[in-house]
Amino acid sequence: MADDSEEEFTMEDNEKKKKKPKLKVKLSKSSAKPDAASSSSSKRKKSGDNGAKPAAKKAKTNGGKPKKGALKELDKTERLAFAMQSFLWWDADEPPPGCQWRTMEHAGVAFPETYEPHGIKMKYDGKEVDLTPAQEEAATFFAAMDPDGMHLGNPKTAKIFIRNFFDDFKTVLGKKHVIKSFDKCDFEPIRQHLNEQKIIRKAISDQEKKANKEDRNKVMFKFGYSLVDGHIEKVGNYNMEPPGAFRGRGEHPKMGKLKSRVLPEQVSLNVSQCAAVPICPVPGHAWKDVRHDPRGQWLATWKENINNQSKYMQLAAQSSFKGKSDRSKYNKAALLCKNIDKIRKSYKKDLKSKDKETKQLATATWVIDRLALRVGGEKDTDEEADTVGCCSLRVEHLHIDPNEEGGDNKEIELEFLGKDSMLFKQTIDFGSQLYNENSGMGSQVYENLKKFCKGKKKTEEIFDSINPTMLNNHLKQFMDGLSAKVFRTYNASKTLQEELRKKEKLAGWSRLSPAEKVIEYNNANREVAILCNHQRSVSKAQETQLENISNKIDTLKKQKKMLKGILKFLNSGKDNKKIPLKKSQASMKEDVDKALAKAKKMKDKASTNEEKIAATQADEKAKEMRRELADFKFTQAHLWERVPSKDQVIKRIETWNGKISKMEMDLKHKDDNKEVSLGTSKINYMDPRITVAWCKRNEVPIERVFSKTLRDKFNWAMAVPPAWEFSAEIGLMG
DNA sequence: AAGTGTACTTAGGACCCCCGCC
DNA sequence: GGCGGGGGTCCTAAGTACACTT
Repeated sequence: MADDSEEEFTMEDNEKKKKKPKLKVKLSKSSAKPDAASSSSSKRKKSGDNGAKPAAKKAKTNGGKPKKGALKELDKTERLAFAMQSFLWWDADEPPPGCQWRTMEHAGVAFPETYEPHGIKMKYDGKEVDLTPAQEEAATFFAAMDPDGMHLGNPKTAKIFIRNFFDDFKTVLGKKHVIKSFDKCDFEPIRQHLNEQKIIRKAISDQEKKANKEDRNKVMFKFGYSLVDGHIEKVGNYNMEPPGAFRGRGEHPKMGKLKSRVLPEQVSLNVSQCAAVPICPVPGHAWKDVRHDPRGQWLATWKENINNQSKYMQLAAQSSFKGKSDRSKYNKAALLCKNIDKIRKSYKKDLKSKDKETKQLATATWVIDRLALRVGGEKDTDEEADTVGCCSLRVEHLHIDPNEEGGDNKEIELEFLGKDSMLFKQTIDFGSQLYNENSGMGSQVYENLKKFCKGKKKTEEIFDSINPTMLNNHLKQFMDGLSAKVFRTYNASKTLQEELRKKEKLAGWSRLSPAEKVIEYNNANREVAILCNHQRSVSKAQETQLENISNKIDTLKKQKKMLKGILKFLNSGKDNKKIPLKKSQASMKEDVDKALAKAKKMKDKASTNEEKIAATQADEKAKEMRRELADFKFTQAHLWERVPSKDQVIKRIETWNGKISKMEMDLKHKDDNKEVSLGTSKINYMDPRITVAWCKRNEVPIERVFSKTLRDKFNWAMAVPPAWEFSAEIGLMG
């Protein structure tokens, strides 16, 4: 398998060689990486296929005949991608100590278009109001908010949002404006206009779609690439954030405030001294300043007006800067393998310390190590949402003996909002084997936590004698560069590796198909996600989808019951006329087909906005009809058009059993996963080399577990041998 | 030792597009 | 061949870390 694709890749490669000999050299270098080729080559094959069609078409329009089997021309993006792939930073020279680069060149930041007024008037007290473009823009920001979304859909946050928005809106309106009270504002006309625009955008032709993409590509080619030490690198966020209503998460005290448009005058650039200063893309404007700081990886920086915080334009995740940082992060975490024993030994001893500070440091370290909490820096709740981590936990976040079991119960429920206001709610049984085996000291931690809470008000901090800086300084005694966050990386990676190893030892493992192995990989990934409390909220669409599945299961069960009844009936030899038969769906189907055809015709003909909207609406209606038809079909799927034989019924009951169990599995799977987000740990916490090695050992193509983006981000990890381990030795490599 | 600012990593939600299924 | 769901990407908010100041 690996050989096949390798050969194909090489052939393709040779063809290119004719045109670009340079490319060949560098590419073959990358494919010389042991085994990485098996994955990356098939990936290239795939993306090559994808690119085939448009490129072939292009050849046609150019007048050249597309030869059968001829290799397609690479487009600009692909050529650049090859150029970037050919640079293997891990084999290249390091920049001088303390520097991240020698030379850096880029085009600066792309700015959003200036505001184009739509002229739709909002109403105040039932009457239309005239607004200046700036005022209209602000009103439109509010109108763009989903009334049922996470900001306005929740009464508590809606109140904050509206107050903040209206304060800022009033400032934009000026003192003498008629608009005085939010309650009399009606943004509905603008909201409707925006919805219409959305519909129109949905109805665009393929040609327009292509043109839009080309426009976006133009910006990307200009701003999306940077030249660092002579190598092309991708820029991450080259589009300046557009103005809007600030969408802070949770109960952010500033949500709804107007986030203002950033002008070039607020933007500092970082380029090398010798590089050309990027031309400011906004006519009549100029950059704030141009710096030459090789110690930083940022390309541009500016301040946002909500919290006066710095924002940066940086290279993309697949760049050498990010790759280097990432690798050293994982190496540091691996180095913790070597030091973890002495650290644990030390904090276990200190848990019993008489000194309060020592005791708190030890307890906090235990919590960070075992419960994978973040360190929890101090926050100003007037400026930011009230969220906490380990050091900022308050007495009110612990519920001792939550189930009131009394006795020697050592359960504590931790309930608090963490980063992004995600709820952490777990009952920890500090007396359990899990936290006490191998002298885990769970019981001691329980006593300590209780003691730290004693005599304090609910709103007081549990760890009142320490802070993140002290904790991190304490950790540095054990290992250079160690800080609290390393524990999350370490424990995530360690957990993944152990879970995967456990599964590989299971009887019959090697006989599993790649698909089955991937399921097990995802199960291991899920363990990590749960450890790190990576959640996602369940959308309404998902909720209804789950309901639909469960309703379908109910229907199937009823149908099965009916089938059994039919069988009984057939066995009894009674009057067959009583057996229910399938009702005709012909007329219904005809209606649906007609409606669909009509909608399509409308869509093809539509030239004005009104026609486009009407077409989209007709299309949606037709689809709704089709769904109804499908539902109706489903309710009758178990029946026949004429009286069935016993065998037919028996067979169908079997089929239905299969359907029911498959759907129940599906539902369970979806339900188990609906609140867990696997991506975050994959992107940020689990050492990719564990995954790459696992894939190689188990003959699972890497693209089954890493998307293209992830493979690019982790290009530095692709060459590890199958037996690679996340261990202390790796950490020693620096 | 606390406060402040800078620079980076980590995070979930919105939106988009593609692929498997009918 | 068309569609819907789900994965992938984009967006930018929200953390951590640490140097430096007071």
